[in-house]
Amino acid sequence: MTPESFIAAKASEAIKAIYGADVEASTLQVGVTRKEFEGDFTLVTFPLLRITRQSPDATGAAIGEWLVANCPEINAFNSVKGFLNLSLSNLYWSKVFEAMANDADFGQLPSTGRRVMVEFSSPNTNKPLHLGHVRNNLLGSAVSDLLKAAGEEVIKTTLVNDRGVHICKSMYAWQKRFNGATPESTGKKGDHLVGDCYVEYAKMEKENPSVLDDVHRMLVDWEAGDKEVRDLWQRMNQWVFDGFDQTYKALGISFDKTYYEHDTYLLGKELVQEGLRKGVFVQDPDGSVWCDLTSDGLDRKIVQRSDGTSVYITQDLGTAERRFAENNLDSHVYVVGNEQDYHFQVLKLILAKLGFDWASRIYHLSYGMVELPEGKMKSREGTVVDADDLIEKMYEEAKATSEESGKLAEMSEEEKDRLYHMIGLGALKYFILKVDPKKTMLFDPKESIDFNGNTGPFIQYTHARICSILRKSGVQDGVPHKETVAARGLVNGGDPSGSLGGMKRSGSFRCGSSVQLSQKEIRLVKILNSYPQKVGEAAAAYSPAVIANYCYDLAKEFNQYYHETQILKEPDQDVLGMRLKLIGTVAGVLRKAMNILGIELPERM
RNA sequence: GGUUCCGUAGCUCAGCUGGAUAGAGCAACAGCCUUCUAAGCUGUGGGUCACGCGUUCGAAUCGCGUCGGAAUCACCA
Repeated sequence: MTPESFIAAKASEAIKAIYGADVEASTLQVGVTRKEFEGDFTLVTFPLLRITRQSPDATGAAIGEWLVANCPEINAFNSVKGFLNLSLSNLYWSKVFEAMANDADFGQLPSTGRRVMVEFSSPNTNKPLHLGHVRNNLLGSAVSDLLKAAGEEVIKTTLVNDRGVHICKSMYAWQKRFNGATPESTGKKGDHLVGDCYVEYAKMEKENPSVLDDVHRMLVDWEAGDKEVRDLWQRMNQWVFDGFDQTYKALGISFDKTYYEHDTYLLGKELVQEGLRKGVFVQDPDGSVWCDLTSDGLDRKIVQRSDGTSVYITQDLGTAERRFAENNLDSHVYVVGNEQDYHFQVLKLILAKLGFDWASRIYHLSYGMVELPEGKMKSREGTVVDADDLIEKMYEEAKATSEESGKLAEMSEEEKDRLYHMIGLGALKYFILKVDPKKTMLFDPKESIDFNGNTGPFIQYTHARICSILRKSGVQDGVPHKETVAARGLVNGGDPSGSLGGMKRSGSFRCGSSVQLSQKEIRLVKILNSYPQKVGEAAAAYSPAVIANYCYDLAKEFNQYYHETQILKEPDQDVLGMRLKLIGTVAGVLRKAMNILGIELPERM
């Protein structure tokens, strides 16, 4: 039960007792008290005036008095202009703190029993990944982990667009102009080499438009299964896959299931027939098949060409049907840019018309473009921000900043390398994920991604700082949370409280009765305690940005606490124990939350 | 032209299921390291929440309209 719902329930009782009226607790408005007022939570009394028939202040005073008299958890109140501010007791917060600090699964919401597939990345195999793909990949991966934290069973998937005219274009240019060049012979990453072919093809077509006919012939040969064409296709695709794997690995992205378009591009043809039988589709005299969506405010949409071949959406119809059936899905999330809003609107509509009840449980996570100061990225103008370059640049940036700070003297080269990667990637991921997915976001290549302020490194730094204090407190094993500790092979997986070695030496920790929390500590407990709610909110909105901003709020609050409290100087062992447990919990929640974003937190930096 | 999304400080972004005096970061300026990591903390300046009308006790938040920006409306994917 959240503090808000607790207060609402008590306030409901108060209203019943004082005014004899029944007010559903869930209809009461309880919010966090603004920091310029005294109190923890605020009940808005305006909506109650019709029942109480008193002024806002009198209403607030009456309810406040009743609550303080009848609820030991509520300490004090003040009523200001229709806002009843209530203070919860230290005992209440101590109990809340104790409960979450001892809960190893804190922040993991109970299972919903639902299975959801998340499709993201879905690259073309004719050019390397760029910043736009990076946003897609990071969002897809983070949303998957977010949904897991919210209790869903998640299957991460991607649909590789590995066939079609665009692929043939790269193949054609390679045959004509690359003299048998390979990633090995050129030392070039495979996806970049193939990308070069694609660029070269554009030039060729400009010089001589008739090359397009050759490319079309190549596509026909491919469809006919011509051995030579298929071999080349396979070979060049493999180069690209190897390149992608490297980039995915650097980004920390993985999939549970990979679909290839050459396997799925014929799917949906039966659905076209079925649609015709059901009268959902109509056939024009030239043989093309259409779905008339004009009565839904959209246009007519073609689902099969006059030559009998299928179009983009046909395959998506078939793939969706297959996926729901094969995986017994409850829902399906597609992480695809907002330029395809119309496509998904049409897709859902057609599936609904075909009678699939799951059509309404398809969710298009439509994210905004990443733009440069001068507008969209354009490959023709060479303004595309390459993913590999960017990752490399972030690494270098992290390295330079770390070396400047000079705090890593005793670290091995290998550890440093891992750390720079962690920080560089943390900065990049946070930069992208902290922005509301649906918004267009701006990236300025001239100004590198910041490491100060509301950034990934800021949160990583906060975590390293906490770890440093815990180390100095006598906690030998570093961080008192089993997942990280065990993952690093530092201890043999003992229970989380057991790894709090220092805690035992500093006396048994009893929250509540003996230890008084300071105002700052209560603020930290409040923010920590709201974490599960944030996970729920973020998942409902499919927005990792909610988690990112939560992490920032928590880290900032901790840093303020850190600066005004000498944690280790505390002589009272009970208070010291409480503080260590508190900051350990902060570190643990930061870790869980940032892991949802795919960001790791170092113990030193 | 139709549809959808967006417009908050100089810049990048929070806040949007209606609540009190709209918040951060960057940039600028002024402070804080013999004390647990200064990638930090504190302070100053900076706003017609694009504009108008409406709903409401109360609107950055909801509705309608206007202006500005983006995407999309292919027998491309």
